[in-house]
Amino acid sequence: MADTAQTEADYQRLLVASGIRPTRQRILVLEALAAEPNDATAQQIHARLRDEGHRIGLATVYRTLSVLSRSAVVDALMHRPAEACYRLCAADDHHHHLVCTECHRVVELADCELEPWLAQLGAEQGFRVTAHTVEVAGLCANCAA
Amino acid sequence: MADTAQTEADYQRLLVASGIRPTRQRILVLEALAAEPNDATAQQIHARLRDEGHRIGLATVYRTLSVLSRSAVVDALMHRPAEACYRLCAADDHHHHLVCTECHRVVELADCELEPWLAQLGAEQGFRVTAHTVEVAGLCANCAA
DNA sequence: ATAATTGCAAAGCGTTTGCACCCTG
DNA sequence: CAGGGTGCAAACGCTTTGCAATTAT
Repeated sequence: MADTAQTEADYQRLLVASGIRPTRQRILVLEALAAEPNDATAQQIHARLRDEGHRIGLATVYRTLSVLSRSAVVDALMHRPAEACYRLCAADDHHHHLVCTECHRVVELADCELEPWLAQLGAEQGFRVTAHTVEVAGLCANCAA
Repeated sequence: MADTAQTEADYQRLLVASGIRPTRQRILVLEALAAEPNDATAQQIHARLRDEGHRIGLATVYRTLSVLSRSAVVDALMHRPAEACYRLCAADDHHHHLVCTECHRVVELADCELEPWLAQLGAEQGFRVTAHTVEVAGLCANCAA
């Protein structure tokens, strides 16, 4: 909400800072993602950009999201089976998401404190824990009504 | 490991107890799942059964796994994108899994203690939390070598 | 200039579905 | 006998890829 509107130049800097070539299409995808209050699928982003009159291919959107998520510029949520959702998160550090099962509203949860616990749990099993995902689903205030 | 070998009759009882019709094919799927030390995809189960000489359709395996997971007879893991893995778990209560990224070995983690924490976290955001998934990935002792 | 990026269409992959047949209860 | 279960093949939806044209540094 306190998200100040970013300019095209801001996104360009963001990409460069992440070691990604700042092309017109990638910036378009970032802008579309920023315009999305919650998360969005590749197809939704593509449709949105097309509707706005931009000429961009679906494959480019997929490739861009792939690059962006590999560089952790965007988060990939997997609360839906067989479909990846992407989100340009406000928080920079590791965190998780709370998703409404009705309206798909997404809330970013404060930074994750599970790491030490999971590391120890893993160690007990002889594992070196390298990653974890947490997805919390529920009903938001609006939808509970 | 302490898993005593179940007989066909045991699986039949398990299905009936879960309100599922105990057909030959469903029992086959359960047996295949039990023979799998870790988790398995629908296609892997189908291949295994076919290799063992059973006549069973891929669609039946999918339908069966869908029914079984809806009734919580088997757990569906989603640590892999765009592909569901199933597992006949030893533990009956709610728990999570630790998966080796190399060999896909699966360890069931002791019962989950996150519920109260997540419920409160959700409440702070006006959410009524209804579900959560946790997937922990790491390197098992064998693969770390 | 050189190497990466893009669009389009086609292929790929896991999963679901329509339908006729078969079996269970 | 009635209703669900099953096999097969076709359909589906999301994602990836081959390739020629375009664009970025």
